[in-house]
Amino acid sequence: MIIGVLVELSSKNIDKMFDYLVPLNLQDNIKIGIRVEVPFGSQTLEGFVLEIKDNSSSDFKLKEIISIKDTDIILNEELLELGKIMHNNTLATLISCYQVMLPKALKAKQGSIINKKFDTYYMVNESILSTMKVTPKQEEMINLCKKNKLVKRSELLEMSSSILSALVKKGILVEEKLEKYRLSYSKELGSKFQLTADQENVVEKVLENTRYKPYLLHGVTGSGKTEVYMELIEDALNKGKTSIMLVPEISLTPQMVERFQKRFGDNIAALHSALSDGEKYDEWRRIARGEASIVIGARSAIFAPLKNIGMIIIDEEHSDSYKQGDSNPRYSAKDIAMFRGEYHDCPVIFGSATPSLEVMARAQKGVYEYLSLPNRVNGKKLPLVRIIDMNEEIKKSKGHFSRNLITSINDKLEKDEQVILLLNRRGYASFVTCKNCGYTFKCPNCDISLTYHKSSNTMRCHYCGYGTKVYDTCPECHEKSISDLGVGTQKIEEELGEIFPNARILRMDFDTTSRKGAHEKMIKSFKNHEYDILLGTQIVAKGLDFSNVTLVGVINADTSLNIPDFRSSENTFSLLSQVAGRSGRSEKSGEVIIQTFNPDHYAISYTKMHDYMGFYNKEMEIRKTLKYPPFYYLCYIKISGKDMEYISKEADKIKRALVRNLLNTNILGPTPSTIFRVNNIYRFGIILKYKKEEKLKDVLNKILEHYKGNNKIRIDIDFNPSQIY
DNA sequence: AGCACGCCGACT
DNA sequence: GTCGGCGTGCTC
Repeated sequence: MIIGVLVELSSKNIDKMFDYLVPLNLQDNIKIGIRVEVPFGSQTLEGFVLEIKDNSSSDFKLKEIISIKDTDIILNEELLELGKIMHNNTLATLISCYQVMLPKALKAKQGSIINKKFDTYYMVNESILSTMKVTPKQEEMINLCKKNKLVKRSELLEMSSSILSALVKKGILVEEKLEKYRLSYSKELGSKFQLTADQENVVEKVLENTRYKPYLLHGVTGSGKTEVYMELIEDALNKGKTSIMLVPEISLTPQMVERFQKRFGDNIAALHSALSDGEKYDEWRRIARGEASIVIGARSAIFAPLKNIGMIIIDEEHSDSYKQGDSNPRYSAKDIAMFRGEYHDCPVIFGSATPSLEVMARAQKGVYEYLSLPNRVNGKKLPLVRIIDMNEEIKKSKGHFSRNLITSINDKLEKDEQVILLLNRRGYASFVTCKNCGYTFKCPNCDISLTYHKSSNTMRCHYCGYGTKVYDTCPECHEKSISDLGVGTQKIEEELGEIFPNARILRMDFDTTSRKGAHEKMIKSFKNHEYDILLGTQIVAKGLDFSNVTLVGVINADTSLNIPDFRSSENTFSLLSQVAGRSGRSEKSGEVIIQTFNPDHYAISYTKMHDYMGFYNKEMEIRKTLKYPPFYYLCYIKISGKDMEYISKEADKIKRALVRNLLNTNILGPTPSTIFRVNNIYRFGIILKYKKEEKLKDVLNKILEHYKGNNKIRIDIDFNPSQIY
């Protein structure tokens, strides 16, 4: 028996099949799609079995495989085929396409052990609790355990290891080893809602024919898209089929996951980014064994090993998180969704309040069927949006707060209603500068200003992680006039505290939510009205549903407009529309105040009018003129390396080769990337714009081929990039 | 990715 | 004469 093995290393040179002999005693357990351990040159590697055959076409003296790593198939037929298509479409190595589908524990990797990971949990031993004396600190931990029934060891260790061990010693906390996911969800009665006529219509249209077909579900904020999703998934479930629902970032949508769990109970597998590698492995296995029929998760959940899929839903379709752009394979989960929808012959639903131009354009052409939910379920109108021109107002405002915004916040506080404030930090960070000479601190490794972190009084580079203490003396002019410019949520929080001394303010940003579960707790406490004002960055814009929020304020609408990217208007419009949609979701009407220095910009004026189609038409004109998507396809070629001279020369050569071979393509560049140097690696970019270019992949493949094994230069190719750096 | 092979510069 | 620089090529 001979098998073709694809080994773990992601290098273009070895991204092909290598043949091995299988010793007699292992032959019974060989299957296509499992991992084996093989000798490779001087090393031992893992790889996937992709072929089983009787003889080899090569003249090599074949080696024998060392061992078999799996009993169950990891890459089934569908995933094997999907990997080949991704390899073809992204030009990434085949092995990287397979690896990206799998949880870490199942990737082919040297030295990886499939640890059945036992997590240790603790529960309170109620029977002896009353007889024991405990300290206040110990009581705190006991209460936490009581509240959550089972608490993970890691969480308690974070509180205090000494208290944990004291309580274990006393026998108050008892250890519980759980082999896997036992935190079971129970269904609740009455969690099914009565659908509105609009919702009913949409559901009926999709269920008319549940064969493969892509849909755009365009529903305004608060129109109840989630109920529609649940109804569609339930239908699939009733037919004995499975479903996938993608959400932009699952840790940001605990409310939605909760609603699904209430309705579907243990049928749900939620692929959190917060799960440990062991837990992800367990969930993957549970899905593969058919023990969960509904998978909810972020981008990579689109690869969930479900069989018999009956419904695929991509919520917040416009989110750029569905495109992996930072590493190979640079794939779009939306493309994968279409492949799987076709493979399983089931509907694929793209849902959004502000659809991406690409998806709306396809809906307009009839490539996707257009479905709409034009009204809010509460029967209310969309919130009234006021635009504040900060050009004049800034002289009269208090800090970053216009008089209008202050008045409105006061009004809501008096009525005991809640406020969400968005600090738009996209393309924006606070930096440290000298007020005397204008010197700005920059990273020594990257062409980027250092970001100020107040809590540790340090400056950090967000690209390479370089950090240093803040000096009080300027290294240029030696004056003591260093200050931090730009606005962080911390600074805004301080201002808020001064203007509204009695308001309870909750700040939510990366600093405050990085701890596991912190985000969820914050959302709960804000919902319980333990706070009056929720201040945060982009994360407050997404999917949150608070019935008592009647005012949304945007402190600075402009920063995301200034990003040098052709999608900056679209991103700004969708961010503002999304965050505006957080206001007035229940009985009380909502209000939105947007502060801006560009009150006449169309991304802002169409937000004011809640006019998606107006924005769409205007932006489409611009895209057409400038030859951008959806009228043209884009391909971004990133050329990077340490030796700037060399890279620059090679980039020119690549450009010339492209010009010679691609006659139907606009070729721009090479230009130094927006951030030219990261970690002392220089980067150039070439942008291709084309409608139809049959030779494109061949030509690009030849270029990759030419530079393979050359470690002075790195070439990354990104089709349909979500941003152009 | 490793690792060997190989072809040129400065040293015990 | 030899140690060692890293360019090139191979791994079933």
